[in-house]
Amino acid sequence: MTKPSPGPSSPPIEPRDFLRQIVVRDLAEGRHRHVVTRFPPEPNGYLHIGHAKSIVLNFGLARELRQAGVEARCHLRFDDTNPLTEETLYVDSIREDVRWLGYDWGEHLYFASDAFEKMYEAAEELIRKGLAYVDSQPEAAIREGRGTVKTPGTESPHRDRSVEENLDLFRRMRAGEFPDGAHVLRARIDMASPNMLMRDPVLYRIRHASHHRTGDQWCIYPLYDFAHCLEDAFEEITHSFCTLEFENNREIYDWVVANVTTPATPRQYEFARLNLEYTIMSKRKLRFLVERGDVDGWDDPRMPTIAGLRRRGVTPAAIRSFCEMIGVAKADSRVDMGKLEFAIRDDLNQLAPRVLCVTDPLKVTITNWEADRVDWLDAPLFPRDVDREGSRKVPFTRELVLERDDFREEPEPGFRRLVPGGEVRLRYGYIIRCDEVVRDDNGTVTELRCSADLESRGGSAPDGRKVKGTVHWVSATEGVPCTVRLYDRLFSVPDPEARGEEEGDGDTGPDPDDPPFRRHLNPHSLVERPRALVEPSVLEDDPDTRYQFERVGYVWRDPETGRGERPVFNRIVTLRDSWAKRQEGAGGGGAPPKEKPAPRREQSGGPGERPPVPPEVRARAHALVADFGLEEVDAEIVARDPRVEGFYRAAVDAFPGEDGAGPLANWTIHELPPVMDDRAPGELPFEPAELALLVALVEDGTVSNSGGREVLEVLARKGGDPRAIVNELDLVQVSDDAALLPVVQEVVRAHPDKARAWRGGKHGLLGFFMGQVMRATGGKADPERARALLEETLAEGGEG
RNA sequence: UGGCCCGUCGUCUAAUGGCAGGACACCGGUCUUUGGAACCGGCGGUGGUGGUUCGAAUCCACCCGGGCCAACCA
Repeated sequence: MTKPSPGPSSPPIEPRDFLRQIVVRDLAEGRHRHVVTRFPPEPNGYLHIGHAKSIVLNFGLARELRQAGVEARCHLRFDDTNPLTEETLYVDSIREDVRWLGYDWGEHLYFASDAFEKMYEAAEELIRKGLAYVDSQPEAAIREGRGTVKTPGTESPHRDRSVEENLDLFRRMRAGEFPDGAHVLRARIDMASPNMLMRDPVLYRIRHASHHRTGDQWCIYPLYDFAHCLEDAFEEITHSFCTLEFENNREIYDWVVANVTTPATPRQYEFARLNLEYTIMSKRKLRFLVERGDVDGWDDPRMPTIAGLRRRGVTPAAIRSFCEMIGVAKADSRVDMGKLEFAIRDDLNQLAPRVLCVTDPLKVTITNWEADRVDWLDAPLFPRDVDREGSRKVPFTRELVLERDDFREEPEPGFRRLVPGGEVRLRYGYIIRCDEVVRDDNGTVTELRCSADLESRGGSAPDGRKVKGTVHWVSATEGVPCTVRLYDRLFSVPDPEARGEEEGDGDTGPDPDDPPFRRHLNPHSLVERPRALVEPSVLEDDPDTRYQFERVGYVWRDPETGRGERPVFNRIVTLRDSWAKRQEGAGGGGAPPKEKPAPRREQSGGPGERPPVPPEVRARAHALVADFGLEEVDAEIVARDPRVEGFYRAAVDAFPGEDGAGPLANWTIHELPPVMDDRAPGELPFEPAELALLVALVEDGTVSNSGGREVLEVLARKGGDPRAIVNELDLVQVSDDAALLPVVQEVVRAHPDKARAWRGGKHGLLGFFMGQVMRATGGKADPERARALLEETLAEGGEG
């Protein structure tokens, strides 16, 4: 299959999120010719669906790029720098999960621990550069010295040890001469940094512990902020994607990469981690549920782990499609469980054969059917709208079972299943009528005695009468006994980790063995139906087959306990059920109610109290107000930086016209910053006089505002004479109606449907027309005139 | 009296100074031997106040709301 070759300007992949946009831009600008991403789990627990988001992003992006002909790959790297928490067990499960999700790292499997020697060398390099030192304070002193978020830290007494002493100490740390905690290696950065992570972060600690891969080879281990960026750099990762909570770590990431000799300088970008309603996404808390026994292991089908989802029967395709559906962005969010369910159903609908299973049986005797007669009915495996072939035989006998819930003695309005004296169709079978209800001593219904319309074999009545309801059924004598496990959400509230009023941060309470989120565990998350009956045809199938039990949901046989003599089915997901929803709305208590979104608070708006402005800024601002009549807010912005203020004052002095103070203030505040690129005004390739001249050209109408902005961009890039740039770029504004009108008329004529819509009240379209006019005139049209003419022309069109 | 980040339909997410669009959910309809699926239609949003601009979800200022940061965890 060859795909149409994209034009020279079209991106290789759809830039459908901000990370893909960054990659596309880097490729387009030649910053990278190939792309390398990575998925870097710590092997201290099982992967969950939040990790799946990251996997689909990193591996999926690399795959997309390759398919577009761009060299790209994604590494699987185990971030195993903490020997105390990590185990080989977890690395195996992680490899399995990533493979199962459909991704392949080829030869690019890495372990941070394989790079320990290189990291050690990097540490010595920092020491030699005077950028790292051995600190011998106890842990508590180091913590205290770091200060708080509001107060600066204090420098360690060991901060100024000589390079030789540091090297010696560090080498002896490695050699095992010291006990745990005796020394650490720290970066020498800035104890007063507003970013806590830059206050001389610890790079290495002593841990006399056996590592799952390196054994006892090392007794010092690097910490995340030192190790992770180096791993990325050693592997020559180009784009390092991580979650939002690492935003503050980016500064130290860049610092390490900048100060250590590395083969590459990867960049870190952060995106929002996945939160899902009615579950938790923290490895630590999930482990707690496992250890506590609230669930049946990491792969309990209620767990949001990949292993749990897999055991439940969810397909990798469904998870991938879900991840693509939710996108990638920087806003914290919590995804509706309905979205995952949709992805699962959407996938299973196409591949799951339909069969019949009664989970909560109610005995039905067909009184006009002979006791030993078996009618093998033909039943298709897929509905008409699924494009797949196949059928099987289902046995119809005198004794059947129906779902207890499909019978009502006192039906609510709208109920269209079986009622006393009423008819219902047995799917692919016969139409039956309920003649008699049999009860036990407690009054519980134990049996229905029904008569079948023998002419309705297959389900349609020969007289053409309408039977509203169709229910599933199984032969009581030929059906196969089995268990069906009905799974529901693990927690009964959308955000189990949310802070409660009296309970701190949601995971520490008065009793550490019983954290608050446990209170929200849904007691009905697993309902077992041990007396279910399924049609015999399933015994013939591959045990991996995923079915739809009609009207019950999608299921498959539990891979751990359900593949033996007696089948055990896990319900993967229910069917969409508009009837249940209606009942719920009508007041029938069912699923836990959704939390109402909190009403948005009325906000006070207005300029309000301004934050304290440093007195010297205030003084300069006042002077600007006095000298030029600026608005106070504007004056304060200009006065914030004395260099900007100086630039501004000089420009006002140089302004060729009457009064440039106001316009120049606007340009200084609104147009200058975007083109400054972190440069100070003095570092710009143009002088205040050039800005003044430019603004004068805008003020006298020679160029439009947007034309002026274009000129400013050139000025900021390479300087020059504004007037010459205007001529060079051919930006002289066209204000002459006689010249503009034909263009305007042509644009309106070219879009009659849009013109009609505009007259119909869709006035947002004026922006569209303006854009067209601007394009047609190369951006030279006087926008004010163009707009006026456009409005006239559009309005006239309505009369003619 | 800290720093960084983020606010778009109920939810998730596009629009990168020019038509506020998609998906899920929801509501209607068509069809139906699954109260399923599919198809058609509908509802519904730029946190607030000012400012810049011909034009602001987008740029600027302030306010409001949310998240992250003080492990020798990652």
